Amino acid sequence: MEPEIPKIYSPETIETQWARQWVEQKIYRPTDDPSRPRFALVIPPPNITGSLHMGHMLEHGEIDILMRWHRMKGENVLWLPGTDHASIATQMIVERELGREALPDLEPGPATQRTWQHEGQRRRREMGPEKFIERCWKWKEANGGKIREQMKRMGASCDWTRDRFTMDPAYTRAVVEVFVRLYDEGLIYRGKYIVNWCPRCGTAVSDLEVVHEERQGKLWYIRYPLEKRPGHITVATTRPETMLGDTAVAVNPSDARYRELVDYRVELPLLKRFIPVVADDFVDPKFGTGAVKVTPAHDPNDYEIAERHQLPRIEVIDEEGRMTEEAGPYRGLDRFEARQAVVRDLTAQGLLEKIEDYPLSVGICQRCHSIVEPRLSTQWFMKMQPLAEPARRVVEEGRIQVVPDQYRKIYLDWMARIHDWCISRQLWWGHRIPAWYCLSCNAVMVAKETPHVCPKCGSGSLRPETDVLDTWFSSALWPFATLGWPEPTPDIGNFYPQNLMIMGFDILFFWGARMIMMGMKFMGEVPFRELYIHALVRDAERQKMSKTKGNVIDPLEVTEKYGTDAVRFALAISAAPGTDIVVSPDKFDSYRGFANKIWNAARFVLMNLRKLPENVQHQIADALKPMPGAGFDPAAAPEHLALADRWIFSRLWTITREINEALGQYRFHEAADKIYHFFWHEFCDWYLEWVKSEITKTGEEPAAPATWVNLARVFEAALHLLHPFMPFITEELWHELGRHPREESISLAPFNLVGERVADPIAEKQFETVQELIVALRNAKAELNLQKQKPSAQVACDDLRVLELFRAHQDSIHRLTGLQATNFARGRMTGEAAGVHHTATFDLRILHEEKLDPAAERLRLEREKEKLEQALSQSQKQLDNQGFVSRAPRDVVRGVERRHAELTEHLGKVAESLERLGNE
RNA sequence: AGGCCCGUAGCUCAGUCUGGUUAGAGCGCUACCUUGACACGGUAGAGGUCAACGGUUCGAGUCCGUUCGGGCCUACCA
Repeated sequence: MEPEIPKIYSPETIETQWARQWVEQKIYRPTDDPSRPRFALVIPPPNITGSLHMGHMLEHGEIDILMRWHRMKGENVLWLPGTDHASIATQMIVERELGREALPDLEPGPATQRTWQHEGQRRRREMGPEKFIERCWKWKEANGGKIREQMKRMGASCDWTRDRFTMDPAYTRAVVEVFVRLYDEGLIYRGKYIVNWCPRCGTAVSDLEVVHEERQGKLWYIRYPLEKRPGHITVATTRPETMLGDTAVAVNPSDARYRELVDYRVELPLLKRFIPVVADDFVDPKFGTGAVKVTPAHDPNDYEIAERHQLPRIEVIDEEGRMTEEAGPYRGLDRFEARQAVVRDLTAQGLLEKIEDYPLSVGICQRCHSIVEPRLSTQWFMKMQPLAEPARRVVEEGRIQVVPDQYRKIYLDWMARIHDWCISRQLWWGHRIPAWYCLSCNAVMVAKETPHVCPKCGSGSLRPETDVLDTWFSSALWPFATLGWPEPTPDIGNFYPQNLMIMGFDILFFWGARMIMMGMKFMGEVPFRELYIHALVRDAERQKMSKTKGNVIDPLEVTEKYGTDAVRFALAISAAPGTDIVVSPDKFDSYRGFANKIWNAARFVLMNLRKLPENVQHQIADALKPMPGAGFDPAAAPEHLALADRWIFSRLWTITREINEALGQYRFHEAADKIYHFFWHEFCDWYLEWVKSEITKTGEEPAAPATWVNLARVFEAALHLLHPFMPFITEELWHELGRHPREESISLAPFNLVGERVADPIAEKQFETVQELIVALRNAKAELNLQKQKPSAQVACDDLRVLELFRAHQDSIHRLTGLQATNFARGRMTGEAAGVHHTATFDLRILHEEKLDPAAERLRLEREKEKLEQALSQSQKQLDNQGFVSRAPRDVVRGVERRHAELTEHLGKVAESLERLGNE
C-alpha cells in the first residue's frame, strides 16, 4: 500500500503481483511434516480445448476456499492440478482449425463452422494420422495451458510442480497397464454389436455421449403383403428407411390377431424380399398395430430379437449415414433422403396406410449434435457389472460420502442399471488401444510392448489397432495415475485416497462413477472419501451458460472489471449446495463494494495508526507479533477489554465457529454470508464506529495502546477468516497491517485466531441493550427530522444496572446518535406524553423546540399499541395452551414467557402514555 | 414411462436436512445525511396470506399427502 492510500480499491496490480509471487515461491507444495493431518484433492482436469468459464471459476473457487481453509488449519494440503487431452473435443477443434486455414475468407458463423469442420476432416484424412497427431500436440502446446495460466491468475493454490496431463508418457503407461490387465482378466472384450455411431464424427460413442432430445416425428403405417395369400400385416415405424434392412416382422405370441401368421412369411415391399413373422415377448400388442418390423443392424431392440430368432442382420446404412449396396435402388442416398424416397415409393404402391404425428426422443451426438445412428460395428467394450458392484457398494456403505445426499441415490440407481461401456473410438487423437492383429491368422494380441511375431502362428506381419480410447477411460485413472501409478511412488502412499473430489453433476457418470470403479479395481480402495457435487452456473434468465447460446460471462472479463476476490466471493455466497447459481453483473458489483469496504476499513485503521508516535506503533506491533497459533484469548487479560471489545471478540468467536462448521459441510454460501455480515455490519458499523473517537485522537493524548491492540487483533482475525474467500485483498492488507515480510503469506497462517474462552454472553447481551437504545434514539430523531441537529434527550429506565450501563457509555451513545447530552433518570418517564417512545426496558424522548401535534402522536401510539396487543394475544394464547407449556422444551417456554412479560411491560407504558395524552 | 429439484419481498436468492420467540440477505424503492475510512458510504423506513389445499403436532415456511405452476435428469417400446 502506498503512503497515499487510494480511496477506491483497485485490485489489478495487487492481484497480479500476489498471483505471481504465490506461484514463484511454490508455497502451495505439501510439507514433509508427517505429524500434520493431510488433505488431498486432485483437480477435475479441464480439457485442453477450453478456456476458463464460470463453471470452472465456481469449481476452482470452491476448491480453493477449501484448500486454503484446510491449509490454514495446519493441515498438509495437496491440490494437484492438471489437464485432460479430451480426445474427441480436441480432434474436432484441430480439424476446424485446419478447415479455417484452408478457407480463411469465410465469414465466421455457425454455418461456416460446419464448413470448416467438414473441410478440416477432409484435410485430416489427407494428412494421415502421424501428421495430424503432431498437429494436435502443437495445438496443445500453444493452447492447452490456457486454463492453467488463468487459474494461476485467479489465485488457485495448486502445487504446480505436480501438474499432470493425461497424455504424459508416465500417464500413458498407466493407461496401457490398466487396459492390458483388464483385457487379461476378460473385463475388456472386442466384438460386433450395435453401438451409437455418429456419422459426422465417424466414430462410435458411448451411451453417455448421446443426449436425448424430444422432437416432433411421425409414425408411418406400412403394409407388408402376406406371401402366397391375400392380405397384409401393417407395421408402424418412426424410421421407414430402415425397412430396407428388415429381416422379420415380430408380434407378441399372445396376440390373437396374428397368432396364425407366426412362422408365415411376408413380402418386404420395395425390395421384394421375403421375411418371416416371428413371435417375441418384446412386442407390445397395444402399441401401434401390435406388429413390429425388425431391423437387426440398426436398432438395439431388433438386434436382440434377431439374436433370439437367429435372424440375419443386413446393414443398409454405412458409417457416413448413407444407404449401402444392400439398400438396392436407394444405395448412395443419405439416410434422410432415403426416408423421403421410401415414403414416396410406398405411397405410390398404395402400401402406406396412414401417417400419424408422433413425438419421439432422438439421440444426438453430444459433440456435434448430429443424429446418432445405432449401427452394427466391431468395437472394444468394458464389462461394467463386475466393476460397478464394488463401486456401488462403497457409496451405499458410506465409505464414500456423496454430498448433497440427493445425488447418492441417483448414483446408486445408475450403477444398478449400468450397461457395458464402448471404449473404442475411431479417432486419431488419444491413447491408442494397445492391440495388434495378425495378418495371417487374425489372432488378436493385447500387450504393453509392441509384439513382433504372432504367438499363435509365428507370422511377423502384424497390424496395430488404430482405434483410440474414450477420453474418459484415461480420466478414470486420474486419482492414482497422477500420483505416478503403476510405479510405487511415495505420493501414492501419501495422497491416495484423496479426501475429497468436487465436480459438477454433468460428469458424475462419465467420470465420478468410473473413477470409483477403477480406484476399487486397481488400488483396492476408494479414490476419495467424499464427493461434493457443486451447482451449475446459470445466467440471469436461468439458462445454462454455453457458448452456443452466447450467454457466457467471461470470467477474465469480469475479474478484470470487478476483481477476482469480488467474483469469487459472489460465487461463493451464491453457492448453496444442490441449487443452481444465477450470476449477474449486479452481484459482482455488490461484492466489489465489499472489497472496497474492507479496503477502506484498513485505510482508516492504517491512516490513524501511522499518526501515532513510532514507539507506540512498535508497542502495538510487538503486542501483535507473537500471534500464538493456539489463538488469542482475551479472557486472559480482561482488564484491557471494554464492553465493545468483549462484544466483538465474542461475536468473532461465534462466527469463527460457524464458518468452520459451514465449510465442513460445503455450505459455502453460509460461511461467506457469516463473514460478510460480521465484517460489514458488526465490525465496521458498530465496532469501528465505537472506537473511532478513541483512535482518531491525535497529539498529546493518543488512544491507549490496548485499544489499538484489540482493534488490530479483531481486524487481523477477520482477514484470516476472509482469506479463503478473498485471497488477494486479505494477503495485501495482512502485510500492511501486520508489517509482515513480503515472503510470508497469510495463507500459511492460522485460520482461527480466537481462543476457546472467548464466548461472552453477558457482554453480548449488554452491548445489544446499548445498541437497542442507540437505534431507538436514532429512530426518534429521524422521525422528528432532526438529523442535522444535535438535540438533547431524556432516557428513563427502571433497571438500575441497565441505567448504569447507559451512563457508563454515554459518550459513545451521543456520538453514535448525534445527540448533545442525555439525562438518564431512574424510573419511568412522567409528565408530558407527546414525543415519548417506549420499549420494555426504557423510555426516551428527544428534546426539541417544536410543538408536537397531539393527534399525530396519538395515532403513533395507538398503532404501536395495536401491534403490541396483537403480539401479546399470541403469546397469551401460547401460554394458555397446556400442551405447549407442558410439552415444549423449557427454554422455548421460558422464551415465550420472557417475551410475554416484555410485551406486557411495553404495552402498559404505551397505554399509560396514551391516557396521559388524552388528558392534555 | 420413471426419478429428482424448485415455487419465500418488485427482482435474484438464503432459511426447510435438525419444526420453536418478531422469516433474512443482496439489488431495487422512499426519506434524510456530501460527518476526516468508505456516496462503491451512513442512518431510518416501506415492502412477505412463505404457490394452493388437506394432514401430523402443543406448535409448520420447515415434516407427510394431494393439486397447480416451472425446471432438470434418466429410459430400448416400434
